[in-house]
Amino acid sequence: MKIFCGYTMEINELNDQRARRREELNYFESLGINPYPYEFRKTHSAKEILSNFRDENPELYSNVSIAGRIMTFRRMGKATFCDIQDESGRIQVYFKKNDLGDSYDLLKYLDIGDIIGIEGFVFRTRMGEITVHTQKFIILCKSLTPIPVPKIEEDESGNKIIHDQFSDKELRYRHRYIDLIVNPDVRDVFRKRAKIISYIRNYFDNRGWLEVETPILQPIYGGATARPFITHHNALDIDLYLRIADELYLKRLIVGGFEGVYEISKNFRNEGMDRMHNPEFTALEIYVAYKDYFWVMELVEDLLNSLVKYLFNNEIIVYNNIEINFSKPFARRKMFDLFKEYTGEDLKDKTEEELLKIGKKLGLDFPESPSRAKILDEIFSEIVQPNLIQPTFVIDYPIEMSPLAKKHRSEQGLVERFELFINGFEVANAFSELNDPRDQRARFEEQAKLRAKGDEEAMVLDEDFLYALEVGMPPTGGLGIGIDRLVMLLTNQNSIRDVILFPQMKPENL
RNA sequence: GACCCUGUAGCUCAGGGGUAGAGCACCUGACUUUUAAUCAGGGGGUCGCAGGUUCGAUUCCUGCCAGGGUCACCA
Repeated sequence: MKIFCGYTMEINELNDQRARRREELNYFESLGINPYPYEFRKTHSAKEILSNFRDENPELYSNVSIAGRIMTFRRMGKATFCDIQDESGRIQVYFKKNDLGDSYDLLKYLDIGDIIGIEGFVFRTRMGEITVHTQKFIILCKSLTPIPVPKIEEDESGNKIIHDQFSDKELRYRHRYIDLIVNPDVRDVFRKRAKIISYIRNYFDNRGWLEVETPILQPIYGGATARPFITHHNALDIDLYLRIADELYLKRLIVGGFEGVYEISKNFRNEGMDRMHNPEFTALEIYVAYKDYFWVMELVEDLLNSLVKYLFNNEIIVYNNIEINFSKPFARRKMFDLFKEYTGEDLKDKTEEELLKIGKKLGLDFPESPSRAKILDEIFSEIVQPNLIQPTFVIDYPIEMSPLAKKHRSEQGLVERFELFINGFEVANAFSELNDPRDQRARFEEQAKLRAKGDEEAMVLDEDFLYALEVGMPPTGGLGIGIDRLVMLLTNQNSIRDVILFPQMKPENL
């Protein structure tokens, strides 16, 4: 038993800071103070005050109200400083016993992490810091559990040194809200992510293309080669798949007469997780009628070039200490030319057997009886891809690797497809879309053979999609962009988990 | 799925077969312009979990769980 500011309470030896905060909360309630009130009228953000306050006319800031989370305390007896953090940043707040009277004593029962509202006037301290002098304050939310408290020091040149940074990745991902509170850089990444997505959306809308929503729950999954998540619809008593791509539905809309449709949405793939893969990820797909892949290349070039200029005021960005230049035009390289350059071999007319031999000579491992597509893919991603640092369109893929792309207009055995590589990873994938229903059926049948051979990722034949193609789809250019990877690139992040707010984690208690 | 590394206080970390350590955070006291505030004192731990070896395990061994990384798989 202990006397606590005239209010008697039990403090159990076994309890920790959380118990103490609950007692503080009870104390507030015993005084008739609601620690969880309903609203607060803010007049300014921290940033507005810090960037607009002028010493010449402080009267413009003689009556401000701000609100935010208490991040630091510097208590000095009858005066207290603390830093309040709102969405815009941090600002110092000053409390003085003379001005606040009895309510000053309530400060004792506030903690780092509590959210408070402040009314007062702005001034500059002796040390030169713009500060809100509190005339009235109100608790807006009592925080019942302590959060990490990194200390931020500024050296002479204004660089921030962070002590005791909240850095445990597991805790940061599991409790992203804490990560967001205490690591300002994390907030910036997700602000930038939102900017990127809204820029792309505006770019498309301004060209008159229609944003649509297609099914996430699909009876037949298609549009990519990947293993799906399976779920069950009880009323229909059928299995449904979470989509692995939007492609086949968006093409149906081109058949329906829309001439430009796009979707920015989550796809789901039931595969491994690593720094480049999360089971749910955000993809952009767009299809525009009467266009081919050359046109799409120019679209991608212009979209990314203008996006980078919008974000950085520059065409050159730095990722992982490497300069990446987004000025137009991007390099365009035929896939088999790249093979020749990096393997010294012309792989174009080689048989499966010859390719396998070359691949093994290059030191690569292959699964049991790989298809021609798999071998080429392996050689490409291991030998060629890591070299593609500057934005590079790789064009004209072998037909076996691309069952939804249209046959090349002049080259036997190839399709009109490109992928854009930046910093060694794929950012975009596009085709002149296959719209000949006879050819599409033949390609699906090829996929079915692979599936029969045990390739779980081979595509499934979609009769309704073929029916749509029979109705007739105009020539169409299509494009997919992995938004998460693009965001990684543009925010200089190394792991997809750092650009997804709540990345997939194993449950803690298994 | 394989291998490597990690798991100790709310956070960041040190330690090491014999009563568990630091800084910050927290509590008490001093301090009315401080800013990594300062000064004095104090509390706080299932050392990831389970088993084994041992007189004794947080430390050594085995298994498991979680995370990070590399690879495999994969756009």
